[in-house]
Parts: sequence; structure tokens; C-alpha cells
Amino acid sequence: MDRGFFARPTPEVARALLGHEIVREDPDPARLRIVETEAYLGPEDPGSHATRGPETQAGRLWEEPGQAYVYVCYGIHQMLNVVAHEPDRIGAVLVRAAEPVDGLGRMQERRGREAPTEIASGPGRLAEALGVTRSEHDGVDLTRGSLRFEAGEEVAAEQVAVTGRIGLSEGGDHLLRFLDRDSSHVSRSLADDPDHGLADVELRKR
DNA sequence: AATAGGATTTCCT
DNA sequence: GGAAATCCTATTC
Repeated sequence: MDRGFFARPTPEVARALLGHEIVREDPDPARLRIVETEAYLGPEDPGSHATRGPETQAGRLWEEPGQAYVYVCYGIHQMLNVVAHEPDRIGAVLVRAAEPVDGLGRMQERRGREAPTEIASGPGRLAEALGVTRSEHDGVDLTRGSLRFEAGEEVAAEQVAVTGRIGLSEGGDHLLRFLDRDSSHVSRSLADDPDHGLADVELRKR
């Protein structure tokens, strides 16, 4: 995926990433198909780290699209985001879940579980499966290099759902979580979100 | 099946 | 010192 892909409105990038792949070459190859993402906007979004301001680690959200923003959540889990926004704007997309395509064996080892649906069905799980850490990967260019996005097959409009974001104390009601409604590799099923919609319909309302 | 509690780092008050 | 964009295990129904 080239830089231009990420230099668009953040929710649009979150939706567009579904179906594409996140790959890692070093130290061993892994490839997963992205099935769930969330958009985090600028300081006007109460759920976004941007509320912490540009002088904090979240200052990454102000920088050039296409680079990784990796932080630690609850002291344990690494969260992989990609900076994504229009010029002079702010935001990033959290990669929340993906389906193993290649390199399953090594990912099973890192995760300590067998079932393919438990390899990367959650942001902390996904980072662990790929071996992504804040110290190693925060700020790396995800358009090229060992850890990067690669073009896969785009998910059809009628197959992409939007829901509120997960795990937020504030701003969770915004419809900014995007998922492949047919995938069994998501972090939580659509049925658990009474208030969901069709992604492209919601995006058009802006 | 559902829920409760523990793990344990990083950043900011 | 406390909160944080979570996950796993154990315990209970």
C-alpha cells in the first residue's frame, strides 16, 4: 500500500483497510488478512489519544501518514495503529483483528494457542501473533520494510459493517469500528452490537 | 455460557 | 500513584 492510501479521511482508511494484508518478513514470515479496524480522530474525538496533545507519545497522530503508532495498553498488550489522515489533519487506525493467511505455525507459538480464530482476533492478540512491540516498531514506515501492509482483495460494500468502538469510557458511541461481517476472526461478533450499520451508508453521511 | 479478577508497562498528574 | 483503545484463567451457573 502506498502513502497516498493513508492520506485520506481516517474513517475512510479504516474501512478501506479491510481485506488487505498485514505482513512481516523478519525474523520469520507471517501474513494476515485484516478483518476489523477502528478509526481514532483528532482532539475533538474523546476516545482518541490525540486528546493527550501533540507533546505526548500520541504526537505521532500529527505526523506523516503510513507510519506505525504502537503503544502499550493495560500494561501488557501492544496496540498496532497506522497514522492515517488528510494533510494537516490528525488521526490513526487501530488494526483490531485479522485472519491468518501464512506463517500460522510461528504465530501459534508466539500466541501459545492453536485455534486460528484465536491467533489475531483482538488488537493485543494481533500484535502478539506478529511479534510487534512498541520499542521495536513505534514510528516505523508501514508502506515498506519488514512490517508493512500489502494489497489484498477489497471487501464488498454490503459486507462491511460499522459499530461503536470497543473498550472506551468516552466516545464509544461513534460508529468508527469497521468489520467484515462474515469473518469468524473478529474480536467480537456483530450480533453483540445491537446498534450497527452498513459502513458505506454511514460514511456517505459525512 | 457468563462473570470476576489478575497481569504489569508506560505515560501523565 | 493511577488510569489505560485488553486478554487469559478460574470459578460459578
